[in-house]
Amino acid sequence: MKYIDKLRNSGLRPTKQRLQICEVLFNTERTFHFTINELEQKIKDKIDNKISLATIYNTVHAFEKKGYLKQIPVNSNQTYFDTNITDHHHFYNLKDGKLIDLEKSDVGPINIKRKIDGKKIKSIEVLVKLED
Amino acid sequence: MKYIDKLRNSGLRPTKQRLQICEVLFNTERTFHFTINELEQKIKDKIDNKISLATIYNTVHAFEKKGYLKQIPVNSNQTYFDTNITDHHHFYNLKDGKLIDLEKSDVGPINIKRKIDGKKIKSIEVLVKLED
DNA sequence: CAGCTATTTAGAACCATTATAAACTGCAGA
DNA sequence: TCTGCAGTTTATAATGGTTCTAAATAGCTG
Ligand SMILES: [Mn+2]
Ligand SMILES: [Mn+2]
Ligand SMILES: [Zn+2]
Ligand SMILES: [Zn+2]
Repeated sequence: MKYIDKLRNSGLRPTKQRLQICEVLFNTERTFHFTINELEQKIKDKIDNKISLATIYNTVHAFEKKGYLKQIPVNSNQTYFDTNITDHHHFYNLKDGKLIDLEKSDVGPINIKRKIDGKKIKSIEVLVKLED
Repeated sequence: MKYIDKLRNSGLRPTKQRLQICEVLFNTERTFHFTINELEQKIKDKIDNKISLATIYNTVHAFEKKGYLKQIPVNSNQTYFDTNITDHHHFYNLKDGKLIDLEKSDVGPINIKRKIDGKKIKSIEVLVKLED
């Protein structure tokens, strides 16, 4: 029930697979960051049937396009996603490749003084790399 | 001459290939951003002999490790590098995948209020995505 | 229920990057 | 200058995350 309307309202059919992925992604206490591999594992742990990797990719991209997920710019061979879609920034722990949210209040206002003709700012993302 | 000492002082042998790559990367009016593919093309255009792709990768990684190049965090299937190793930020033009430098003076000071125990901040990078 | 389209799926393909291992080369010491 | 060796280059293969393909399946509308 919970996610059926969300999906329908987005023009996405509420399939069994998408609903299960919604459970894993959104029915949580806290938001979290993930790679596709990590999500695949999480799905295996939480549900009994199998969801193909292609469907996981399809669904993540569909959700991203609808704004239910964000991609985070990091230097990694894997793509990082975020279920926290509010405006916020990140610590990136180089040691283990984990991301930590910096809430908006953790970072002073970002003031971009330069403008590019004919272009609009779509997002401003700060990545703070951490080492020991 | 110009780059022989730079390399030797870094513990890198000044080979013909490395010196030629230095010319392409550093003997320029302006700094620039590049992917490995773009660099490979630039090298082909500027020198007569062939440098293998493996050597280009090896050299770029060696130079990055020595701090002569920086990697820029973007969401792309290719890795972006920067010959501008000063502290600065970037516009990322989503339309064509090109980066534009934001000089330090173009961005107000970034104030990270939160600390992580036992971790030091290695870098702070701002990516401003641009759309039409 | 029928028909249509969206979705799922296994597997192949893609492609940037890294690994391999043999040939080559810069250089320190003789 | 010659020798020997570690460092480097190279062609090529392997890796691995991601995307593509096309056939099977499942929602949805009438
Ligand atoms: Mn994507
Ligand atoms: Mn690298
Ligand atoms: Zn986050
Ligand atoms: Zn730059």
